[in-house]
Amino acid sequence: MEADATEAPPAAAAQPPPYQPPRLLLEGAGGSAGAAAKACRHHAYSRKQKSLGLLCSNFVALYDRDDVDTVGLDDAARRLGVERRRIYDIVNVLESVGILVRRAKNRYTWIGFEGVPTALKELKERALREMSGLVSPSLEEPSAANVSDDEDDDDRLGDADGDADSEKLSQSQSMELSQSQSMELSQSQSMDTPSDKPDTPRCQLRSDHRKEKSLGLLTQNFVKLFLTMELETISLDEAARLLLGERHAESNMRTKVRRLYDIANVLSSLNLIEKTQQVDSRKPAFRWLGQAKRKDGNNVTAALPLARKIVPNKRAFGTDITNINNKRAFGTDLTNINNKRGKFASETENKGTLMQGDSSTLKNFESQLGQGKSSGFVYGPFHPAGARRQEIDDRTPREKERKNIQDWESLATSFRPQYQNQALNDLFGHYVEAWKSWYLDVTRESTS
DNA sequence: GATTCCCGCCAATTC
DNA sequence: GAATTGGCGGGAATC
Repeated sequence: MEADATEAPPAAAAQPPPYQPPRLLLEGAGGSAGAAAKACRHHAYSRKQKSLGLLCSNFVALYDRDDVDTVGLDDAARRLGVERRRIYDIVNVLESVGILVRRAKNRYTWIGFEGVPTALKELKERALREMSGLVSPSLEEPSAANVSDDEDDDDRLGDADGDADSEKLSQSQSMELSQSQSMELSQSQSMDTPSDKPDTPRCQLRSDHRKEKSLGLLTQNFVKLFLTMELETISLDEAARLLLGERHAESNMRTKVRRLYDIANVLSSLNLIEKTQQVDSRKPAFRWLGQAKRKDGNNVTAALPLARKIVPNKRAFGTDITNINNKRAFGTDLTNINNKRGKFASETENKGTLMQGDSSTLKNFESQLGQGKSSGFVYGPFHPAGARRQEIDDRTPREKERKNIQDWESLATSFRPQYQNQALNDLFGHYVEAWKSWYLDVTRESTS
């Protein structure tokens, strides 16, 4: 059932499930928030009351109920008292982590938090395949825009309410969307570069270009950084740099960071990440939590720098400009980073630690992604696509295993993608190495 | 002064 | 042609 569109809060109608206006979060601006928001504009205006994160919490509070299947954008905007534009920001992010699926113009299917693990798992697997070059982006399916192909199924939507199969359908559609979107990371590592597929029609190119910059895709790529690189924390500057590639204008960078702020606020209100501070500088960063859930009560995450240690000699990426030799650095062009205030280099040194080799962290990831339990087989951290098939044949003779390893190596060599982004190129090398050792471990285990 | 991020313009896309 | 979608960056609130 579609969440009722009646004017929200105050004892509106006695019918549908009593919507508790943003219990929580809007002090003072509750009720018909639209008017309130305007009224507040000059007066006791607090941007915290209008933050995307808060809005997202309210959005979730509003729709995360058993009896909600579809979400109308207008309805959401009205009930939350914000402009439609803001709702787009929210749903784009929610959709890319599997909480929503777009069904038609103005209409989304609410999947809820149970959609998140699947979405993350898909994202991770997808990302690993992309990194390996084993999947050719060009083979990738249509485009996000095609979700609306379903639109003539609107009627079916009605039937689908409460129907488990269609629920699954939406989820799988969501996954397809995620996949096609995320493919574009490798397709155009520099997300500001329009695709240059020669045969692509012009309008398609424009469309691709637009999609490459979409908030949804950016969200997925941001999440992929955590999922595939085992980053524990990352600052938004660093993320932007990794996602943009090294050739970027300062203005692109600023824009990207602005978007990342938007995304981070939403993800943080979903508890997927939390804001924290890098230990030695006060620079804010985000830590991956990976357990999406509704945030209760206050949405302010204490930026507690947990007992995280930044272990020297662990691989750090990207940001270290002056001390790059000592680490396996991503983003080798960092020497050119030209922060307008010239402070960047020192402030970001040693940040964004890769928790490489930390098996407990890896296991965490796997269990969070639901990979550890289901088959009884615990994937290694860099589970290559197609490896599952090999696992099934796991009772192979040692020689065959050795051959397989060589195959992987040669495959990796021959398929090494030509990333424009040096950072990703380096990252790829990291994966290849990790695969080798992972595969060795797996084959060793299976024969012992 | 630097960082964060809301806001709304306006172009692209879809209907 | 209208409506929807969403990229983008100005600039104000906050740190």
